[in-house]
Amino acid sequence: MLEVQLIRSDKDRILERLKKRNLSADELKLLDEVLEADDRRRRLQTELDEMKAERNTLSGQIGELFRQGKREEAEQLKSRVGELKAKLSEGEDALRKVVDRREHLLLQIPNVPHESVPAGSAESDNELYRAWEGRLPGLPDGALPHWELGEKYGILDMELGTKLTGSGFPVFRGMGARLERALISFFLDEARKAGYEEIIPPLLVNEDTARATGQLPDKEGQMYQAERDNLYLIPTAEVPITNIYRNAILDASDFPVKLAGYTPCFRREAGSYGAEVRGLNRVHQFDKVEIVQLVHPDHSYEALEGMLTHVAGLLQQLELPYRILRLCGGDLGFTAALTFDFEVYSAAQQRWLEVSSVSNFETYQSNRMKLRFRDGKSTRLVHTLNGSALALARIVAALLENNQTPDGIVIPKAIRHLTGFDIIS
RNA sequence: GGAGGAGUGCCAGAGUGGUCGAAUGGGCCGCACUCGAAAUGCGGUGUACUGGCGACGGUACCGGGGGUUCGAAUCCCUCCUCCUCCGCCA
Repeated sequence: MLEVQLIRSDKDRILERLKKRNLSADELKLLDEVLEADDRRRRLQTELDEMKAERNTLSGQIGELFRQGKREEAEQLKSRVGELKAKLSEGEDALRKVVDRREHLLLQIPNVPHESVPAGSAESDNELYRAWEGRLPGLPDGALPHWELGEKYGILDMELGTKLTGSGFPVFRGMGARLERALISFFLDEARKAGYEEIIPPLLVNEDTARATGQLPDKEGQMYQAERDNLYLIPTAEVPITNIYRNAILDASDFPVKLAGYTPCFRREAGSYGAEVRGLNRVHQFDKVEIVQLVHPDHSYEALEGMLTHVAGLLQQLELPYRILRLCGGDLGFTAALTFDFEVYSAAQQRWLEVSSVSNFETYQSNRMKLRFRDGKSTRLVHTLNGSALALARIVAALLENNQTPDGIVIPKAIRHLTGFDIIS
């Protein structure tokens, strides 16, 4: 959620930046509507506060009069307070309405893109931030896509998942399951080495939690809901992990807070069918290690750089060809100010697969979350960041495809100590 | 799931209708004493919204929400959480 003070003080710049998101004229008008609602809110607030102050004074006097036994005078004052109360409850209704309206409007405004975000409306407008310098792996004729490799080696069974649950729920077996587990361990080990505290959070979250990181109301349709208990299955560990610090005031000395967590992620994503989403390309459940940082606003872009370096290091160790994109305004998530996507080349499909998204949310999440830090005598909102490090499903897809040989699938050296085998055959 | 008890500031803990944003103790910060430290003494120590250039004010918050009352931390309703006992259980 944008900070209203910023809209008030810096509207033109915000407007300019929001245009990169290709917002409609109506959407851009939201800024003015928010300011209008906020002005009204403040006026009402002041009026109400004054009435309440008067009521409080009168009530004090009434008490005093009763103590002195001056009943009649007290009764007179009571009737005055009675009038006041009628006006007060009217005003309170009005205030509630305008507060709700302000909130409602604010929730519809996406984060302000960072100055470096390119304008654009689609994926094709994303900026190639770091291209892959090396040669892309070519595969011999007869190379298989990962879903066929999975079947061939008995390590990944999509149909079984369909039987057990529905389409898009992969089942890993044998060496496939062990590979999955090894990758999770590898990513967690690397995160720890990079100074992240490991977290195992709940996989179900309540409404407040889902709202604070922006899944509600923006992406309600993306989450599976346990309706009976009003809980949501997490679409990413970002949700519970960032919310650890919801409604908190950090000390400046706490910075940077670095957290990492492995969780399965659940996404409804009413997807299409076809080659684009076959196998592990897009699934309803996948494993992911997420890294989260809470930092001082002055250092959030350094932190973002650091996260990019971390993710790049993982991909290098796995010997996967990757490139980094800077998302354009149109592709940028609702809550992010700047996002870099990592894509890995999947040789048999001959396409790039998104395996990580690293974002700085600046104060957008912390404002919703009331996550602040002590800055001298006052408090300020923290900057929050997160990134996948990494999302497993597509990494496995790329590993299977890129590393296939006539003898089997070769495991990257960096994780052999964790898999316990060098090749899947 | 059943029965009972409890939720107050950074922590412990008092407060059962008015003068309570809240005693007291601890912690923390500042000052004094000291060569320095400990001990001691004195002072300070919440958040949000809001008015004001500022000095300084106002309002709200004692688990969440609602109600009674001129007035609620205190009474009522409801939800949540925790504790104890019973049941069930990996």
